[in-house]
Amino acid sequence: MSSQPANSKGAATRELIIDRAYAIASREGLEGLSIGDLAQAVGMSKSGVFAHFGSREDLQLAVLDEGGRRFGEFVLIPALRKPRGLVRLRAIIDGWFDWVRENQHGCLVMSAISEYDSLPGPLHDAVVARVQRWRSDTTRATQMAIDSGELRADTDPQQVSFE
Amino acid sequence: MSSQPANSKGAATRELIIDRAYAIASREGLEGLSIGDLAQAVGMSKSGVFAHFGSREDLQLAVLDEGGRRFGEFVLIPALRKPRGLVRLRAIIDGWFDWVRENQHGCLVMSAISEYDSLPGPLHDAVVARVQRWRSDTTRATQMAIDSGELRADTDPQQVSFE
DNA sequence: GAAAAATACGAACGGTCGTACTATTTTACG
DNA sequence: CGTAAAATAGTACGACCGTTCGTATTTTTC
Repeated sequence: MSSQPANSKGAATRELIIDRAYAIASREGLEGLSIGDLAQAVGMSKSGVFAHFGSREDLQLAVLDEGGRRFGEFVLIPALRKPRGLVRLRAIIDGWFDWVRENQHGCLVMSAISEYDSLPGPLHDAVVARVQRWRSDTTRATQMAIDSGELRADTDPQQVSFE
Repeated sequence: MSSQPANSKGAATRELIIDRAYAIASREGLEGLSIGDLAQAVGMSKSGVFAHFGSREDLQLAVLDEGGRRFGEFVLIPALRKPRGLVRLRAIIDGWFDWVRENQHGCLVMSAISEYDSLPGPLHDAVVARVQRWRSDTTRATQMAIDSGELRADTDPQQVSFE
């Protein structure tokens, strides 16, 4: 209950780095995230930060992942604790609104959508995958609400994209 | 009928530069437009291109202007030849759709909107001004259609932003 | 045609960027 | 403890960026 499991320092500072990186990327966008600035923000050397990821692209992917993780933690997890059906769907929608209100600098993932919309590469793919997962989640929740008879046979994607 | 009015060469190459710059910025965005690439595209030296604008920012502003000019020439001017009222409003809307269909790489001005949305500076201001002008034009056209009784008292901004 | 002005070039500057390589320090573990 | 491994620092490189400057060349004007 005391000794950390073999590796502690590395993972810890990596989390710290990603945390600061997330803050920067939320303001400047993933493309505006530079290793030099990030290193200064965490109080490390450029190379020290760099060593944790191996490339800027991997860093960006990690930050994007963190963005998706936080979003899921903030919106999805709470909603999954609600009973399935319209209640849960509403929780998702409300959580979504709260989320975009919370981060007045804009949602990192949403910014990434337009950033990599017409820019092929691993980042683009990762963003698309994340959006699709989010879309399938909301679709499933909506389907549940329809199955339970709480919703007419409305088309789901329209609802989601509308909001 | 032969001698150009005092200055010919300068203005001509400047137009050529802006033309190429517009093509590049339509693909890469105004922020992705670099003087080096542009110089190579027109077959000039970096400094030669630079001299025409004095700064990268002025170049970007000039390209943005060109984008607005082409848009107006393509959409607005033809519509103004139609009789005022619903016919003209329709011409504007159709022209708008044709415009975004024509440039499959995306409208430069629209891209600029998101590029400089949260990035203060002269570019941001110029983009906002251009959007407002476009908005007032459509508002005026809509008002004419209302005045002539061809349209109910619908609210204009909603229509525009919806499309 | 000569003088003047506009235009274009080429090299260089200072800066930032991502990345590679090598040392040094810090951690973990027997 | 001591020692191997992991983590971090330091330094340097090459590429690109916008910009400046001195100079050569072309165009305009008289």
